[in-house]
Amino acid sequence: MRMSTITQRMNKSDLKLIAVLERTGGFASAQELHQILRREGDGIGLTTVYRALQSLVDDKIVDLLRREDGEAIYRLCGDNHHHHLVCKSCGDTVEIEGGAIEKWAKTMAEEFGFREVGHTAEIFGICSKC
Amino acid sequence: MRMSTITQRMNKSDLKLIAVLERTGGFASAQELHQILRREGDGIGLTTVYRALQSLVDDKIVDLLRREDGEAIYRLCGDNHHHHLVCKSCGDTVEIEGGAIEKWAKTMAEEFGFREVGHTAEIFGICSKC
DNA sequence: TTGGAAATGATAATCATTTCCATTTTTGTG
DNA sequence: CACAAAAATGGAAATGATTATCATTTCCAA
Ligand SMILES: [Zn+2]
Ligand SMILES: [Zn+2]
Ligand SMILES: [Zn+2]
Ligand SMILES: [Zn+2]
Repeated sequence: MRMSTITQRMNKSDLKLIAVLERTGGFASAQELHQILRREGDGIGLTTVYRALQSLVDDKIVDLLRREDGEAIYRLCGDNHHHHLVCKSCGDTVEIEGGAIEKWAKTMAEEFGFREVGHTAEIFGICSKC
Repeated sequence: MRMSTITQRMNKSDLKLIAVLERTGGFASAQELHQILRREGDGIGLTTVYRALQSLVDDKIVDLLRREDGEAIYRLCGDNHHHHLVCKSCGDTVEIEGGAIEKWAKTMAEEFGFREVGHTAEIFGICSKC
């Protein structure tokens, strides 16, 4: 029996990162992931975290997106993704479904011949408490 | 006759940046815009370029997007609200309608009691040429 | 004219990400 | 096991965009 191409490429650090991403769910930056691992007693280096994330992105095992400030954030591919409704005043955040968005993104991408498509969508306003 | 609120806020640097963006068309980074102005003999400082772009973004006169590597890029806003379909590889951008998004944002905001609502939505992928 | 507010820009500080490179770990082979 | 080659690792320094400081200059209304 042979291991898959992907599994062959996986090393210890890759697996650690996947584990953290599974555990935390959602998005996290390289710096955050590094801190989490450190807090848990793992002495992994920041360089290695960046390297592992890069290779996981190359292998399409994790998605890479950008925060509003440009910082890279990562999440496991196939995580059920959601969108956010954020209060501009108090910062409260509600996770919401984006059914309509998913369809819209797909349709638009097809219409213009794009592939390997991803999307971002956030709603912001003032919540009822503020 | 009164000037508009926006025009009142405009200063010399803002106008310079708008002019360059009009002339060049499409997206450009702060650094690139600064270089262009310098090349044309304008001694404007990088700090001022960043400041002007920031205020233009605040006033919704320019759009701010991100290159694949996270660098901020700017472009003059069309007058009507729209969204973007961006190629991760070559940076080509298509302006698209967001009918479904507009409705979705409105619905969600109502459902959770948010007011003064805005939203962002971008689609990214690989274009047919790449 | 003049005093204060706004604008400017050089410089230094920040901060994420990359590059370098020396050291450690793993792996394959006899 | 022994041992060399290859792969992985991580600290330190380099990079590069963006932001914060702050002294100086320009505006402008009174
Ligand atoms: Zn709130
Ligand atoms: Zn979605
Ligand atoms: Zn393209
Ligand atoms: Zn919209």
